[in-house]
Amino acid sequence: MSPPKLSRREREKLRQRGEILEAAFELFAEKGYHNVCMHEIAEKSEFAIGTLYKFFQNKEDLYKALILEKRDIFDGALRQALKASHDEIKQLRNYVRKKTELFREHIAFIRLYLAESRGASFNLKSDLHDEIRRGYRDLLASLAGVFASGISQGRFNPIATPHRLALALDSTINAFFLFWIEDPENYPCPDEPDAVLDIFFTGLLAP
Amino acid sequence: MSPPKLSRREREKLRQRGEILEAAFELFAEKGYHNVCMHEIAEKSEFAIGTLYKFFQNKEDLYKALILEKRDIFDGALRQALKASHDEIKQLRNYVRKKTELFREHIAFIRLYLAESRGASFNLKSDLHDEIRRGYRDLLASLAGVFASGISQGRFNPIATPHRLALALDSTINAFFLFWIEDPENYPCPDEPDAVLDIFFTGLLAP
DNA sequence: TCATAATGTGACGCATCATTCACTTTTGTG
DNA sequence: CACAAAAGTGAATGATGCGTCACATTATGA
Repeated sequence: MSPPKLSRREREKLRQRGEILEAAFELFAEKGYHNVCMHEIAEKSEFAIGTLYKFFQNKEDLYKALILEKRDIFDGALRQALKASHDEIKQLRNYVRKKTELFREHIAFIRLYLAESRGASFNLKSDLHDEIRRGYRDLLASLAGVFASGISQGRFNPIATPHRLALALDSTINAFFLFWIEDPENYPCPDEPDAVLDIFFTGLLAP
Repeated sequence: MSPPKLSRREREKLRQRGEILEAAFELFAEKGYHNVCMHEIAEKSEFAIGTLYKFFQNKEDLYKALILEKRDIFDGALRQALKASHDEIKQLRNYVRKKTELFREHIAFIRLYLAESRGASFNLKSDLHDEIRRGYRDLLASLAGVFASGISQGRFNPIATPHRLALALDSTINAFFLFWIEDPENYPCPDEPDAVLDIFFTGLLAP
């Protein structure tokens, strides 16, 4: 998109910013927003507290940047997965497969992100929660598009609105993975996309 | 269960305790654990701060009592719904209907409860999160029992393990209602149990 | 080499808030 | 009524932690 016309100094600052975010991420992921203080982030990132405030207006700002920047990457990957085919069933498989991959490789972030996006999040008074919800709705709308297309083409039975189908699928995936994350022994990871998708493809009562 | 052999005084104390919990609940539901101070709870419940500590060891204890006692009531209602029939399909309908009713009538608590049970909750260091998860697993196991029974009787197709079916259904209900709570205009409340259940009964690809 | 700017520092000020406890008020009883 | 026990009170305490700013260090370039 934007040409990386950055001076050495600017690149250096960006790198430092990333290091702060990474250190902060590890702490937040382990203990949650309210149980991490700026002193700890300073310590872990090996900067002074004052320096943190050269990069971020305040603690909340730092946290927001952290969540939203990672969210954007994940979001992009999932949208990409949907675009990688024109066959609705393959689109769904790609989506589930990519989501599986992201969950497996970024457990800590997923936990933090879901804590922020599900239910009411009272961590911050800011608009982070709204921003996350907006993004999630957009993504769901893309997923709903797949169902809408499949239904209008007659490939899918119209058992619910596309939006509800998208919501049902996505929340089911999330639930499966949250259980897996919390207790992998008893709740194995559904590696194959069809482990989730079959629930929606084949009906409980279908003959 | 236990005979209510309580003196006038004891009943009075129990009532007061309930009033404190109710005042605290309204505050927590609006602002979250970390954004409510004991001073506010005292003010709203019209007791002195010191008095709160006659009823609860500390703030965390108060919060735990609040969440768990309400949770128990809801849990009981849902278990009851499952027991009200021996026909698996009716059991599922009863479950979904009762859950709809609870969501509709206790939006504020549901938000608080889901914030506590989903993803990682870092509000408290205590074992509240574990306790909630344990309870949720038990409830899911009961729901899974319905699917297990339906499958072994040949009434349901074995499209996934009973536990996964239970998880898929329950998380889908939760997701539908969370969207409804956040934006009732665009995401109407699925009043009819079959609005959710049809997704699982009828397959997308069934002939 | 030296002056100036840019960058980095962390002790401290200030606010918040959970919890305590010495005291006051109310209640129950002889 | 008198008086002891129980209930209720809220100012004071101490701990925590965000964010500031006067100063120190490093980079730049003349």
